[in-house]
Amino acid sequence: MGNREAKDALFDGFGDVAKALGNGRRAELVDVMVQGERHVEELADEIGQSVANTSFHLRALAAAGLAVTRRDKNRVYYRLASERVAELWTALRDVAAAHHAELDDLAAAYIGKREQLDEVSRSELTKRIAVGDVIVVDVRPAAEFAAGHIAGARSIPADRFAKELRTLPADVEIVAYCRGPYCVLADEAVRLLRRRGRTARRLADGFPEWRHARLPIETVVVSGPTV
Amino acid sequence: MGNREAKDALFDGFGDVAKALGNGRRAELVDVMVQGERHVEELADEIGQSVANTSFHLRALAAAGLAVTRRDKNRVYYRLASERVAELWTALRDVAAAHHAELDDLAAAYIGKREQLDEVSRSELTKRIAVGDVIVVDVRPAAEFAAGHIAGARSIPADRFAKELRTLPADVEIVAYCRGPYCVLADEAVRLLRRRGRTARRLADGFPEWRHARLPIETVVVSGPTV
DNA sequence: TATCTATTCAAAGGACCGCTTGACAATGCT
DNA sequence: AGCATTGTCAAGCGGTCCTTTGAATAGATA
Repeated sequence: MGNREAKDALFDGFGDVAKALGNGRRAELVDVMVQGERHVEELADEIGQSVANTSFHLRALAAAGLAVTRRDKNRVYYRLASERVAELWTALRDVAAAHHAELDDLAAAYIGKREQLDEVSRSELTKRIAVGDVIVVDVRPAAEFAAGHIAGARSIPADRFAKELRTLPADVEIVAYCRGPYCVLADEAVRLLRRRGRTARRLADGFPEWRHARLPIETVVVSGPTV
Repeated sequence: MGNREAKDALFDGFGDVAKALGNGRRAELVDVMVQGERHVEELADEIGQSVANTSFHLRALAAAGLAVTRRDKNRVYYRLASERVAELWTALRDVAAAHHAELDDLAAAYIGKREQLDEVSRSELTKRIAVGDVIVVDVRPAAEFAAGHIAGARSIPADRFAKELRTLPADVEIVAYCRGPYCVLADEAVRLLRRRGRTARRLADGFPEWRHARLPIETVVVSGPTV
């Protein structure tokens, strides 16, 4: 014990876990799974890769202990192994944003320009919800809304947002949110609303941060006969 | 904006930062640098690699934004870019320990068997220091002790421990600590002390955890003419 | 300036990674 | 039982990573 070889092997073990996050596609998968479990085909669609390749990457995450699976009917659902994996992902994301020089440019290229004025902080939103003069809209896919959302939020998934936008009252400010600071769904919703003359802003971060701050959330429970 | 290509590039950026930690030797380097800055030759010795290879890995860490350099005379010192990098490393280490199946075996092979009874928690040690019936010994290299140590601790680096052990009073319990839960220096010191009939335990984790918990620390300040 | 020291760079090989394709396995449905 | 759906596996390729070796560079010292 205490020898070089054993120490190298141990730290190779730590390295293996980091390596599991060391690929853009796997990073995207983790970022989606932070929202809750999803099956392989959905995840493949989410990261724009073939099912085979997505399955390959998911197995890599599972082998490193970062993800676990569950089978239901003939679908396989993957989710993060624990809340701590989500925290690891957040820590990595934040360190990368703080210290990796190129990341600002890459983020700007993906997200577009964000004005400070267009954002609502968690604390401000909490107050506004208490007052009741705001409508909170969750623009993530329905499955993610069901797995957990800001208490009182209404679900309008991004892909149907343009159609259902008119069902929102016109005289109240709307706050849209999605997966987190690197998710563009809420930005697009806000842009769309403003083009229609509505007052709208985006929550500065997303649902995982809200949950992590232990602010009020709701979950949709499916009951009755399983179809 | 919001297109596939830009999103892939952004997440590749996150992946690059994870990849920087995704190698056993670089993981070891980070683990050492958590204790404070060190120059290349020291780090090479610490991880048992050639200077050239160590320099290569350090540049990789620097390129990812995880480490920064400082030149003094003709030595180059590397240190972590910020406290948050240390937190990222801790998060990775803990997730790996919690979820990666093989890691327990690898850790046991390196560290040897640790009994619960041989460990002192931070809170217990704080109380014992207040009472004053314990001697705290820092067995890390002198440079790391100088960069920061538990307030009131005495420095006896592991490589001179066997010799200087006799200078410790015989009738007081001794608590040894080092770099963290995966550092074996304190274990070896405790084993040595017990073989000589002393009462000794190890702190359950190490100096970084102590500092992170904002418990009292001291730093050695070098003053006077620089030699 | 010449010399020494500490670090970095460049090249090269062998190993590993990531994506695609096509086949295979497991389960559900009729 | 037979077919459809979903996910996994295997082979292969092009590219990247890790280590070694030896040379080049930057700064310190004489």
